[in-house]
Amino acid sequence: MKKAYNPKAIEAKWQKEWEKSGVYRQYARKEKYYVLDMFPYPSGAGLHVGHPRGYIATDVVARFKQLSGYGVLHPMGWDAFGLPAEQFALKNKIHPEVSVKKNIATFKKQLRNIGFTYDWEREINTTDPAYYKWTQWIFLRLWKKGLVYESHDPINWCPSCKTGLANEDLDNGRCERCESVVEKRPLRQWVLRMTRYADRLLRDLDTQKLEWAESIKEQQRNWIGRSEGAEVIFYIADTEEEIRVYTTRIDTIFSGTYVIVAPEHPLVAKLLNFQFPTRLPDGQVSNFQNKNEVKQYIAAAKKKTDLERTDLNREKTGVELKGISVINPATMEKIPVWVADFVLGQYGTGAVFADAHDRRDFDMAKKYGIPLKVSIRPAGDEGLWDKVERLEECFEGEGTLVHSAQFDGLTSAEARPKIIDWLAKQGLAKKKVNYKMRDWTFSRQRYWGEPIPLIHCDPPAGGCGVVAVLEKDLPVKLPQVKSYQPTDSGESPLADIAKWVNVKCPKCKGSAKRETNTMPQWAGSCWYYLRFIDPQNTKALVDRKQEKKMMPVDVYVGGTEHATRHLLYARFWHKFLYDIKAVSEKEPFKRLVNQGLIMAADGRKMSKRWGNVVNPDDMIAEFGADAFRVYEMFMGPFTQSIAWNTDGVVGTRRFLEKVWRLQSKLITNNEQRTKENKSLESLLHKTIKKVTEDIEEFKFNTAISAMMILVNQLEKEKEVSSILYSRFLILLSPFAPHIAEELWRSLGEKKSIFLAKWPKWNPKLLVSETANVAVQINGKLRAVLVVETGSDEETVKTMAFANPKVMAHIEGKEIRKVIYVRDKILNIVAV
RNA sequence: GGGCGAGUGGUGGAAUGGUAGACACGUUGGACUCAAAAUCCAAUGCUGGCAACAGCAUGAGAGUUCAAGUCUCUCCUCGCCCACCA
Repeated sequence: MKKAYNPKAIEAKWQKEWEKSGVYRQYARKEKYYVLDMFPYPSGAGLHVGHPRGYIATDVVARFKQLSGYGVLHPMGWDAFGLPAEQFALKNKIHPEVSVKKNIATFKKQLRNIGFTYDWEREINTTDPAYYKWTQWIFLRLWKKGLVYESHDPINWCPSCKTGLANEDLDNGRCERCESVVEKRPLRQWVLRMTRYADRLLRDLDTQKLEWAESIKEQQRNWIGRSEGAEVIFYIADTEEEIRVYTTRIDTIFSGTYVIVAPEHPLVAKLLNFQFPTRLPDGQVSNFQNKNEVKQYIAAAKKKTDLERTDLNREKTGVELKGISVINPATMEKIPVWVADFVLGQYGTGAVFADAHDRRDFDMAKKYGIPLKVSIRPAGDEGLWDKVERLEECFEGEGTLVHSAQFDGLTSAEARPKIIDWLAKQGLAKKKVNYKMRDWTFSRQRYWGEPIPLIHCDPPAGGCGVVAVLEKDLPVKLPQVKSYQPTDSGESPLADIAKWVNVKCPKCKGSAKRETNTMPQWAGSCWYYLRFIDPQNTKALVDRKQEKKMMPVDVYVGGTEHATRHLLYARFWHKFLYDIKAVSEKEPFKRLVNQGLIMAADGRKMSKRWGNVVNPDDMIAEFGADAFRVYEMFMGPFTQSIAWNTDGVVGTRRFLEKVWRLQSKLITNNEQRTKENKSLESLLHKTIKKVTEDIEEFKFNTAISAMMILVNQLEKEKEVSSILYSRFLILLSPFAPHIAEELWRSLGEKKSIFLAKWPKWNPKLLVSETANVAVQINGKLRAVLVVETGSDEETVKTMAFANPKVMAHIEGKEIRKVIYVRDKILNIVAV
């Protein structure tokens, strides 16, 4: 009898051996396969059992692809810049650099225990100057192409994190990290012109045939938020001033009875500042009557947070600009102008025209007694039209135009292009595409990030302005500081370090100052997948030849939480790199798979706070890494959220024990014997097919259940041929690599199982000799017949009618119809 | 309000329109053992019945079909994402 299964001993042994021999580094192979995890932020808490789910899946795929003959790139690294690392460091009074190093060591040790194929020679760390040199390099290229600009517009400011945030960092008006309500704060900041790529980011989701979950693509589409409409000019009566309005419903223009502008709209400020050129014959400068009221309203709106302003349940408020009117370009009527804070300054033109066909406009008009008109008649439903016409109900849908001059009778869709054309000819409107997506607010007023490689040369006498750091001077390293506490002033803590801040201007050599803002957390992860291909390169961010060979990433695995940030930012940068010919593909990630979250046994998220965290180290100590891996893949569909259940690991450990015990049934290599047992041979081939196809589709749970079925059968056999057993071990090896390698070697194999060839199934052997045909009478199962595979209808019918159970159910009935599906079912319709 | 998913035993979950509940956990009974653990064998959707068997069953209701967890429609519930975007 062989010795008992002892995962502890064999797992450590093989992990060492694999790493020493570099068995996974088969990069010379002709066909490549790049399988990538979303690299983690190394938190101080270490891994819980939820984290490795995705890593185990990519490891299964990586091993499977290597066995299938590919040269597999499967790297790992650390995304260690950003607020979480800094806050952890602040709280624990350790410099981020030190704590990050320590956390990485913990993570790495934990990951190693699970037995991954990661090529640690390619490990990267976004906080390493040798890495962020290239993050800064890309920034400079963006700068040179005019895709970086300085802005002083109010931005989202988190009072607790003390930094500006991008739109993508907000969750319902709150800071995504600390849940503080975000304020608007005017702050100097650097912004990336991501909107210039909006259209390509949208289109390439489809044109580049990305194999991503439809839900993620849809989230990106919604985020980009493209809409087609028109920009329409409303002249301010008796002046040459105009208000531009964006609309997707120009078919309703004839019912536009007022215009609403956002409190931030520059024109309002202009009107308030007496810069209102009129041409009134009596020489009056302005007829704006209620300036104070308007000023108060705007001041109040500014105080509100976005959370308050966008509260849907809030009643609409607004103030009329009394004495000001604009001209509806379609009707040429004078209509009033209102300011209301539900109109957003940043979207479209910051102004809209209002009518009875929009719920918000309708409600506001009713509240303030503003006149309304209708111009769209809903199809059918006379009762509805009655109410709409009497302004009792708001109709927001499309319909037929009425009270719209020459456009009467057209449908909304027909009317839109015609109205735009008509107005365009008079210079009053043009087609316009709008996006919800904003440019990317790229500066953070914090310490722990990549320094932005710009220099301000503006001495009182006048200087060069903002100047880029020379490429040869990269990286701009983060200086060592004593205090990296964020400030309330909107200044980065870096601003206090005179030694670092004061530099010579690269252009005029005069004294200048460094930019002290740092890049956001997401910068480093925008291109890391490229660096893995060529991590030591000092001449370029990646060697073009190698990039061409390895890209795109064939399969990318990670959580859905990155749908509109990392995945959008990375695609944006990648497209830019494509434009400057630094990479050869338009899209970086060909296939994207999102793992479901692993929840705690109590159904909540695993968190220290709830005390429900399960540590993988404990699971491995108790059950072994292989049982742990197999359980994580077996517990449920990969993309679905699921609660952890330690009892389940018992089951996969038992399965591996069974596999181990099969050794006692082994008979020496005897192909003949294997072939004699036809049903077993057939089962093996079915298993090969199932496991192969399921791994490709990330259906690991059913792949494992297929292997369990095979093992349960093998257990029943008196003897098991070692040929069959060794093939099974290859199937098992991606999931449970250590035990598979151990058993493989004990068969006398000299080379690693991971240098073996993945078995192929023979379609001829999939067919068993007999088939079970279910006999239904009126759709109800009454008997199951065992027939020779491929039997014809007559044979099966004869057998069925001879069956006593069948006879009992059709006795005295008329047979109306018989349906036969070969080797599957015979349905008798009898009345 | 909009979009995307999902509702199947005690539990996690299987099921190209063709035997619903594979595989696993748990539970119950048995074998082995002085005993326990481990292991093995058997049973395990619900209802009735000693049993053979019958009936009912995939969130609810209708429809298509010889046949529906699967397709169509209506509704309910839950989850996730977005949301005053004009």
